[in-house]
Amino acid sequence: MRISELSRRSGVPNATIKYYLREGLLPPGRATAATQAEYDETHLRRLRLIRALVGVRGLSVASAKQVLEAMTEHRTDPHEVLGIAFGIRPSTAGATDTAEGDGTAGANPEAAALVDAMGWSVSEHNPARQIIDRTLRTLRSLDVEYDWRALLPYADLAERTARYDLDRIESITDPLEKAERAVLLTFLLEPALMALRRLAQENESTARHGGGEHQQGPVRRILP
Amino acid sequence: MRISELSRRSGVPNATIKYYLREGLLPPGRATAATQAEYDETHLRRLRLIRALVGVRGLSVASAKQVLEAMTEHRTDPHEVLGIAFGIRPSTAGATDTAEGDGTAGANPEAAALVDAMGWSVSEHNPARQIIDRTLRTLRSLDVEYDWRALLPYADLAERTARYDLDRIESITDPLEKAERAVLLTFLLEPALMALRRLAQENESTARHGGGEHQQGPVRRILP
DNA sequence: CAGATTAGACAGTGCCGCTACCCAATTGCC
DNA sequence: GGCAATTGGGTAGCGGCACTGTCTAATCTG
Repeated sequence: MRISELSRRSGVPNATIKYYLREGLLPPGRATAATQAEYDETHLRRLRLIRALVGVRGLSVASAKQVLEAMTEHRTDPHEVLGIAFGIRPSTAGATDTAEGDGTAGANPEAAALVDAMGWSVSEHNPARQIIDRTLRTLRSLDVEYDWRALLPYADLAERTARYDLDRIESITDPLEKAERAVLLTFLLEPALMALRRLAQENESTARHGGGEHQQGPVRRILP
Repeated sequence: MRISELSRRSGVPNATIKYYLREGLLPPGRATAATQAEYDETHLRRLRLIRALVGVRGLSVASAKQVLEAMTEHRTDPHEVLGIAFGIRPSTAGATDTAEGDGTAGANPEAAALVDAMGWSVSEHNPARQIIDRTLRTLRSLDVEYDWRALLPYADLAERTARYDLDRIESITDPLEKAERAVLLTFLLEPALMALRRLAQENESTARHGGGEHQQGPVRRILP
């Protein structure tokens, strides 16, 4: 199909598709002539994925590009995909961010302590470490007593979360599809998981300091 | 103190403080004359909070304003604070967002089913419901079979997370401080929790399809 | 061969989070 | 009391980002 049909089928404006092509988010079509290129279903799929990451999840175009690159390059081992390419935050990069050089590894003692305590096997370079250390530092700068030990319960829950995540994709055999699913479940689920947390917070809060109108207690689920 | 000292002590440029004042993020100081106002420690604290929400967490200025308003107005019942003021996403609001009118309530059947199944008591108006429904719809549009039932395990984990969250603030007596702590732990912790999930994913993935270099298994923690 | 379509490039737009500048009022200091 | 420095308040501008509109030359379609 040509670009117009791609646009029509995806609902993404022509000009925007060209923009994604320029930015390298969408791989170029097979050029049939100087002013003609042919796109296929994979492009359509990729385009929908881009829109989900950028529009729904709110990733910046640059971040989405990293994710997609990781996804297609490391399609062989999807766990590379999961752990890769993040410092990623919503567009506006923080000012104090570029600081502390590329000595990215090693310089996150609290994350390291946490990973160690959990017995996790995780790359030194996983940028999630930075996020953890920075968050803890920020909290303390606001007079909240908080260190990596306070995160241990959350880490335990994260571990179980990760198990569900992995369960969901292990049945997929096609490696590319597997990588894509991993990306989708990791990123698109994030807002939903945070939303669940907020719902649970409201519920728990109501339960504790009686917002007390109506009691409830029907279908409780128990997990293995 | 006057604005310059506030600037010096917080590290936030003078002009930016004025900007926050204009946007209503920071309450005005006590005016002592036409061109003079007096700020105190609460302003400094608020300013640091703003920077954390906007700079570290990545909230838009408008979103941060909502959060801060909810925090100061509903300071009496912090569970109002927790459940309030969100559709909040990182700046760029999605195009398809404003759709489906203000019939915000009721129109999120999957979130409702989930809340019901969990036996939660949560306001119909909690915007987290929308996020959940939208996420599920997006996933399905990408050919991922996923409905609210798939979220049940996550909901259970969210419930436990919420319990830890509430444990952390219930000891605080001063209501304003309590509300502030709730905001901090809800919002600032979000990136860290997602980071933990990514670390756990990498670990779990390594464990399953042996990234197999070095085995480990030291200090495992067990939760109550 | 006429009319429509396309790839590719580039300038322009709107929004956002600042930031720089200006002005008149006020202050601290002598 | 005089004067430089500071302040509050307002307005305009800036840089980055995610598009969007337009132009051109080549190509396809009928």
